[in-house]
Amino acid sequence: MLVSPSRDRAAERRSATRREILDASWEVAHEKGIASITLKDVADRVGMRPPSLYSHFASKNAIYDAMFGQAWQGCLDALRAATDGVPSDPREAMAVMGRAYFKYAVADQARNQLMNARISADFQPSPEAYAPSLAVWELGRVHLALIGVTAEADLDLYSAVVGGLVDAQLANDPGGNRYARQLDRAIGMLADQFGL
Amino acid sequence: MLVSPSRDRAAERRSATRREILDASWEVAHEKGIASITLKDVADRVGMRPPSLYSHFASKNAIYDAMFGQAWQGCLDALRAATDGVPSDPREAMAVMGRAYFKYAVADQARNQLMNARISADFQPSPEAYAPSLAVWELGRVHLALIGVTAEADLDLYSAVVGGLVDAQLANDPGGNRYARQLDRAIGMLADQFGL
DNA sequence: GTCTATACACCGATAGAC
DNA sequence: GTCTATCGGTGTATAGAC
Repeated sequence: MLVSPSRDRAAERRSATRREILDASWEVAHEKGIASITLKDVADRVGMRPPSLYSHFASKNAIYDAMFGQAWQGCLDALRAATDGVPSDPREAMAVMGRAYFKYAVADQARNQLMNARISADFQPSPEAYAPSLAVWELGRVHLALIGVTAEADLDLYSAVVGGLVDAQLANDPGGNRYARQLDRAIGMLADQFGL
Repeated sequence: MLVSPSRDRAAERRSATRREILDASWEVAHEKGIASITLKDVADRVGMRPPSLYSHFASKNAIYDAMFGQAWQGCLDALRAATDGVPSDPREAMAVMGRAYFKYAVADQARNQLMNARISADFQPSPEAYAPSLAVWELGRVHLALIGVTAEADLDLYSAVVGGLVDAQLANDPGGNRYARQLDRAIGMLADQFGL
């Protein structure tokens, strides 16, 4: 086939442009906050005019949607890498996952807001973008089940405590380690509570 | 003086109108979210035209500022009432304050967002509006000090855990009690950790 | 696919009559 | 103090030429 190679190049270029737009969107989000992204700012950064973005994304929310998917996929990858080797000690297994999530969440405030807070009233993630988010929760559920923690209440408490430390760190000491220092202590507390 | 009584009536009416505007703003916040308040929506609800609001508030952010002060003042009042009688048991003292804060925070999502999250990039609370927020933290610090908890790290952990349960409750089970059910357990855990 | 031009809907805020 | 009228700006999105 003669058509195929040129199709490939076109498709490559197209997805490369999409990636450029998403990268630019993340830059804007880091500078002005996730809720303050505008098509003008994104277009400026890619060297386009705002209407041209519509050749690659159907709407602004479609950009948010792709970013949402990227954020949770990155989290899933980070947790998979961290929980790769099966941990011998149950307490260490709990700590490894908690630290990995904390590190990923705290590393990027804008990303964390997109992942966990409602950014705008109308934006709702699509099922495809939402999938890696569900996968993260499933990974957590399975990982804790392996060390004998299966109660729904225990999962709720675990996630709320780690999430609380993340939010406190980002809100009250961004870039610091004031609440990061409490993470291992909190997880030890939880392990005691779970009877490990 | 003949002038004084009429001045009083005028001042009363003025502050009554201010209160009406703030009440209307809270209503809008509850319906559309704290970040989506517009002067038009507020004015409609008070039976005014948007420009007329400027006779009572210097700007939209001045309205946010007053609301911020109200929210934290209400929290301060709630905590003072809850921690009024000196508690005999240290663990119960911890629980009383945690429950009071949790209850107040969870009761109003819009209010909680205004109190703890950044609503817009340009809004910064004035020192006067910020004062009751500082008073709440001081009350917490003193209350825990009375039962022997004085370490900064302990305060950080306590506030992050309670705050984490609040956020989880509002985000994942608004109006329910899925995370509220974990509150006493979490506080018991903390009491153990603090050696009480 | 990118551009110009523009529609369309908002928003916060100000000026000035009453 | 409230009103009408309006300014000046921003935002998403579409139409149509190239």
